[in-house]
Amino acid sequence: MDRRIKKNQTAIMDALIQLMAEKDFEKITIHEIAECANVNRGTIYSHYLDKYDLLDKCIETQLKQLIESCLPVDDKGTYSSKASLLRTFELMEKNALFFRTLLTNKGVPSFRNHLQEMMKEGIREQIDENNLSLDDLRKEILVQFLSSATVGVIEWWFTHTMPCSAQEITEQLWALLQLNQVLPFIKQSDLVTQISD
Amino acid sequence: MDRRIKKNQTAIMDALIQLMAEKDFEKITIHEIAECANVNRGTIYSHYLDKYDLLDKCIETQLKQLIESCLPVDDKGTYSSKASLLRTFELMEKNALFFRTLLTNKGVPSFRNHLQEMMKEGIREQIDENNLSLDDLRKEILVQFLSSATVGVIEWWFTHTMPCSAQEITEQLWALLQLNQVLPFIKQSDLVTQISD
DNA sequence: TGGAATCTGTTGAAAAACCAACAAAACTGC
DNA sequence: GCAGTTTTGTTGGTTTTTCAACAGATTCCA
Repeated sequence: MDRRIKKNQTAIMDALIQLMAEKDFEKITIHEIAECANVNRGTIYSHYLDKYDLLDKCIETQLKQLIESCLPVDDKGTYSSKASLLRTFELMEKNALFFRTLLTNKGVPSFRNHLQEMMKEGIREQIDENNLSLDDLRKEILVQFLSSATVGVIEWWFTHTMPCSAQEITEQLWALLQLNQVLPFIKQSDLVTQISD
Repeated sequence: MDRRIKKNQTAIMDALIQLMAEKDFEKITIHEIAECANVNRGTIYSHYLDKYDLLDKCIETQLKQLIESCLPVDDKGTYSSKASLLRTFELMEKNALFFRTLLTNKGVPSFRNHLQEMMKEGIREQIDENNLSLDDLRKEILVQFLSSATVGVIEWWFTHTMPCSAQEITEQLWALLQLNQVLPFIKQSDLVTQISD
């Protein structure tokens, strides 16, 4: 892509994120964004229809980055999903301003859905890789269960201004996810004895 | 000036300064500067003839900024030269990377002369404001004396990685400069008695 | 020494960004 | 409710930047 476009788009998006951290989205004007990004006002209109379109594209871009940094394989060329979960948290930590703003700002409720949808996709892949079979209904319930739980933990992490490191939260969450992907395959009768150990 | 020009010029100059802090000026290529500034190589040639021209313009720009931030009057509209000296040191502190690089990098000997020339100008103004009369020869000797001393102190400040704050160095240097602008007007005979006090 | 690779400086055409100006809409404060 | 200000979204003409390609110079290293 043309260098100018990339530079200006990131400048504009960064400006929006910065301003959203300072004030309510509705109070932000295109003029402000342009000044903050050090870009002509017209340039914004050449890329986005309006404020709302910009916000959409901004969310999309951030989540796409998140996914990309999530999926890449580790050194050996093997997918290591725990590592990818850690990378996810690390990227969120790095762009904390953006994620916290969108997760807490009541003006952007759609963001939570975007995020959960992305998590669902990842979890589905996880299940397919780890397990052999699971009927569709059970699988979707599990996906819903785990994605809700995961997004909830992420929300908690941000709203409590990240009370623990990305490393720690990954360990904890990973353990919970693993547990819940193994448990459904153990017979209920066995489960009782296992837990009572 | 066109927004694009300003943005690219500062990006290019900042890139040069950053690279000079990392490696020798001669080892730096235009290609590197362009990549570091995130700018097309041709853009550099549209503003500067070559590396050396860029370095010149870079020095010039920095010193111009220095002068501008030096000269402005204080709140009341009166020139306060001690305050302007302090502002000078503060700006140098802020752009420490640049000044230290150019003062210590043996590849840029002209920078010291640039700096001293600038100081001379300031000192001449100081003398004209403070004192009534002084024949040309004596005045130029005094200017040379004080500017050399000042640049020497600045050099010392940077090469010793700023062992004291801008505030402190200003106080010390100011006291010395004042002393040397007053002394020449005291008769030698009086001087002895004054010092012996 | 000779060949490969890199760096330099320049070109022209295409794309993008700039700016100033505009009318219409929305918001302000009296 | 209404005048004054600000914001919005669009336009056209101009300037700058980008990109790709070029030949010549320089550096590297085998």
